[in-house]
Amino acid sequence: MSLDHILLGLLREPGSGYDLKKVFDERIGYFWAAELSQIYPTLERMERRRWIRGRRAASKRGSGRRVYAITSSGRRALREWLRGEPQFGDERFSYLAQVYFMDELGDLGSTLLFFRRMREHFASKLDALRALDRQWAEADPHYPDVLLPEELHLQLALRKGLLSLEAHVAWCDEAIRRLSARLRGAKPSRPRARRTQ
Amino acid sequence: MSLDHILLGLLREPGSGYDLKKVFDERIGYFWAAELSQIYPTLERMERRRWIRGRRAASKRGSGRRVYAITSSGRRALREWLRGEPQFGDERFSYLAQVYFMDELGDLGSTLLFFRRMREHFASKLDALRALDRQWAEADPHYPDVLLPEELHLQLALRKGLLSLEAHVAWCDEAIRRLSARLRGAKPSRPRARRTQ
DNA sequence: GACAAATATATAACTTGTTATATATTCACC
DNA sequence: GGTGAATATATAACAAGTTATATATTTGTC
Repeated sequence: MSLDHILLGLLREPGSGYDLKKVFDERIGYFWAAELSQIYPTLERMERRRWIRGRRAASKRGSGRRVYAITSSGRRALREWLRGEPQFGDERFSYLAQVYFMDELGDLGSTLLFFRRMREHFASKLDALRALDRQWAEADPHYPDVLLPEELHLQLALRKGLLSLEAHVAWCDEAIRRLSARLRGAKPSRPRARRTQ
Repeated sequence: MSLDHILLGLLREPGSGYDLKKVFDERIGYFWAAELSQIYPTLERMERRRWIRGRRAASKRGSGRRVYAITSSGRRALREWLRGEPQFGDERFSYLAQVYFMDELGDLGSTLLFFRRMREHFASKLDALRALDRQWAEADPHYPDVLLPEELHLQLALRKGLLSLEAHVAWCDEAIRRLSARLRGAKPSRPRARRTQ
């Protein structure tokens, strides 16, 4: 449902399906993914709705390269979406379901290993965002105090990634601490304890 | 891909499709959603794979109520999934895409309103998790210091929700502060001139 | 000019998930 | 015994997303 609108947003600067796929991977990949096989039919559908217009670009690149641009009707649709309610998809977290059921293994060592893997994953995504933040800081001496509206909105999105991933890493660290303590036997055995295995 | 395994986890206690839908809404809804129209065919598929076995329960409830339970083969599949890699779906955040493109509106007031709406949403989800936390604390005098493995894993999952939602609320608060300051005319025309709030 | 690699577009088959709807039974209540 | 709400299962039509594959062009390089 939102892919259409993301493509609209990106097509404020004209581009082909192939171009859009590259932008996705470079700039949108932090919070959205899309395959070419999904992008092409979506562009066709959007052209039928007159949200975008494509023309055969007789360029040197590609054979039947079609370059799309947003129409005024598409701009209207984009703005409606932006002014509408925040879209909270019911988020699905498989790794959290795994943690939830992991008592099945009856072995806290497995859980500890699992959290260590997760920590690595989240920390490396966090590093990527911090690098991005540094890049912007180097490119703009005023960053992040004074920002043009378009830079401000990019930065607000970036802050979400930073804060959210920091929380994820903190979650893993906390869990690793608790699980390690238990496994070291530092934690007392208590009333309703199950035998150690 | 993970729905199968979540159903396996839940079916450690037997239940019908209808029962499972209720458990989803009550206990899993914090990180996963599933419709009945998805659950029923999935259960059939899992039975064909011999991961679960269903028998017609000639109970007073429902007409052709089928109650499923996990098989030993299903338990094996569940454990493989739990011991496997953490499953990070490429997370899609529509609301973040909206923020990303919102400079299009050329109006920071709209962005401020948008963040206020988001804050309300995240804060109310956070409240729900905090209430859950309190419930557990009231039910168990040792909580959260001493936990049986199954309670521990539930609590680790809960902690993720708490930390993550706190970060989301903090993100909104930070953005609201910055946007309000700009709109109040604390014009950031000079470098490094951010005022208190 | 031959060839490999990169560029570019496209489609088929499949999986997953949503919305809407149909149908029948059981239970609580009057 | 009638009525409505809750229980229970099921399916069709659709929407969204993934994997695998086909194909043609352009570019670099030997």
